[in-house]
Amino acid sequence: MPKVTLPGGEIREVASGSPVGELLPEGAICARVGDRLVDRSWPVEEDVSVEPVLASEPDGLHVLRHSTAHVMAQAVCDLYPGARYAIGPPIEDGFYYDFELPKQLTPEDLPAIEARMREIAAAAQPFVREELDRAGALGRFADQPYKREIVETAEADEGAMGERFSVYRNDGWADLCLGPHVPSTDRLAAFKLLSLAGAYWRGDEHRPQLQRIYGTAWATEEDLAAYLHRLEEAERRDHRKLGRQLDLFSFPEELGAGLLVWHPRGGLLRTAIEDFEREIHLASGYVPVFTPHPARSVLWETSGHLAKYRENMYPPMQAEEADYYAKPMNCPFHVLVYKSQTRSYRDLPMRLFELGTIYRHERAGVLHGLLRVRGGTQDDSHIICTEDQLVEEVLRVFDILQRIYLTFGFEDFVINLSTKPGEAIGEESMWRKATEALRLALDRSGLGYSVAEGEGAFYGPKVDFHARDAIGRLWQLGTVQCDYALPERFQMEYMGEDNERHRPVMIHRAILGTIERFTAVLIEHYAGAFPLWLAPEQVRLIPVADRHAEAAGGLAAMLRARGLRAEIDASRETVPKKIRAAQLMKIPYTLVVGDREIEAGTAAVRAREGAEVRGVPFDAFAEAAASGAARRALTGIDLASLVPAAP
RNA sequence: GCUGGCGUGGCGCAGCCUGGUAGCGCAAGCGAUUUGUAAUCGCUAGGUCGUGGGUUCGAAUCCCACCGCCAGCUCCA
Repeated sequence: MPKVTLPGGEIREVASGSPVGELLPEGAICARVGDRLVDRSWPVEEDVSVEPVLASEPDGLHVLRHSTAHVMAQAVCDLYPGARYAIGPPIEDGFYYDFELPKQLTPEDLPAIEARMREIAAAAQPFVREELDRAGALGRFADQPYKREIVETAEADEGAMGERFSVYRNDGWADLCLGPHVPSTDRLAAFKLLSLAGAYWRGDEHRPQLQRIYGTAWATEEDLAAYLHRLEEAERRDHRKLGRQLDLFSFPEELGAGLLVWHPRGGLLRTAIEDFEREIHLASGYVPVFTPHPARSVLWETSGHLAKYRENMYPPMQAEEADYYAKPMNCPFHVLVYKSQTRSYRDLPMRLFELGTIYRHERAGVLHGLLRVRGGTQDDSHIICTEDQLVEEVLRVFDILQRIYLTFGFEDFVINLSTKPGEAIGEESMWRKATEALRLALDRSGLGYSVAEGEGAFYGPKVDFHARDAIGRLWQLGTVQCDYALPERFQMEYMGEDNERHRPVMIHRAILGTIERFTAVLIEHYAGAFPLWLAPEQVRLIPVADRHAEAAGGLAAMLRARGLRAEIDASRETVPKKIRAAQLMKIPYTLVVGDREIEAGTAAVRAREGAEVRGVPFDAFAEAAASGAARRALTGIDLASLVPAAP
């Protein structure tokens, strides 16, 4: 009789072949045996340790969503005879299933599918696992070409299944699936279908495009409601919407897709970002360079861009019989700066910095507000150093990068080391050395990271930084790439201490990525309510009546003299209306100026978040605001502390 | 690039299905009000209905192409 070890350490003997579910609490939707998830019906045949898996824990949610995906596919097959179903995995926060259907679905079709799903759930159909051999599986899915293809292409050694294929059946509907699943459809709890999309079979754009239905599923209605609220919150933060509301930028159709103009308020925000970047780079040993936007084709031939990156480059323009390409990257230009004279080992490391504007002909479907544009400006740098200096330089990049992110209010990162991709230039030994240098620097920095195989740039491996925003989303920002290839291609050299010529190594790095993309991330992170130092308009002055306009203008001038961005709202509207306008523009501080304030030399200050504080001495406010902005503080002014205690 | 949806004054929307030459709110300008912490009242002006072609006596409305946007796929900062 097999012995089963339960979580408390209790050991139970059970009859061989009895279902593991008998040992689990009713609420467990499946079981964890060792490091494997199994159905409640899984037969115990040897000594094992078993833990229950609840719908509320990550593994359990995964199973729940997988089962919900099955039921959705079952519902679709019920409603659309002739449907062919492909794959339907759980994903973060939900699931999807891909179909080939006799009709094109529209969002109006989703409620009917959802209603059918609820009927199936209410019917409490048990999920029954069967195992078939290859021939049996092909027979079972005779009219399902996608399932047959999965069976036909499955390698004999795939998973632990060998030549066995598991099928889960509930009622008459069956799907090829490794499992596990919930024991019965009545375990499906809170779910909702969300959207439709096209998706290529097996992710290959040369294969048929299927109809994908996305849905979400949770252990409880409360969790589902919380998730839907999160979606709404994300929509509220949408930088495209806020960009219009706050009058930061626009994408005029006349410019072409992915090209934008920055409005004055966006320009002020961008200037605040760029001023900080210049300041911290110059203070950290970087030197500024400036380079043009187009260059002759020979440059791109040498760099390898025409061979490896052409599809992302704008077509060339002709002048004087030569082809000029708009630059998709800044690196070749920085190489030319380096090569403008013979370099000594004493010149290294050389850290060239540029807010460099690049043009990439991104495929039309990927453009997305500021997050993916065709013309953008990178905070780009190329560090040219000796091989010996490489690790130290990468560590210095990690340091400046963290200081910059913290200043902008990002504290939590996910880091990836991306290795050699399929399309690559340079020799294997270069790739190995470059990858090892990055790995060594990461290990020494103490930053946690994971490895993304094959995700590197065509000229070198890279470390990517993803920042977590205020509502937990991750955004890719910085990238640090280690490159032996371009120095080779451009025949870069330096004279060593030994009086011999040597080849330097190059680090490519951007910290914010592009200013456009980073601005989008900032907008979404702060929901448009920027900290004082970034706010396009930091202080708005509201005269109570016309007779106060002159005094308010004087105060605005005093604030500007301290470097603050202050505007006066002299419109002949009521105070509440002007307050509302200032709040909608998410201006950090609004000062109402009337008789009392002019008389006492104070201000009635309303912070963007929080109530008004009257009787703040104007000079104290100006001092605190100027200081907060200059320090690039992320927290607001403690207004109450500025008010003198009543005598 | 692919699949589907969408495009109406600066912004947000109605009208389109069931063709008969456009309407609402906000914003703007003007007037009255001189206002004390999220919308005072009234008046006025503003639209070749994304662009081009087609069907029709007649097109915002139906059809086609292109441009742009949106959701995904593929790609990626």
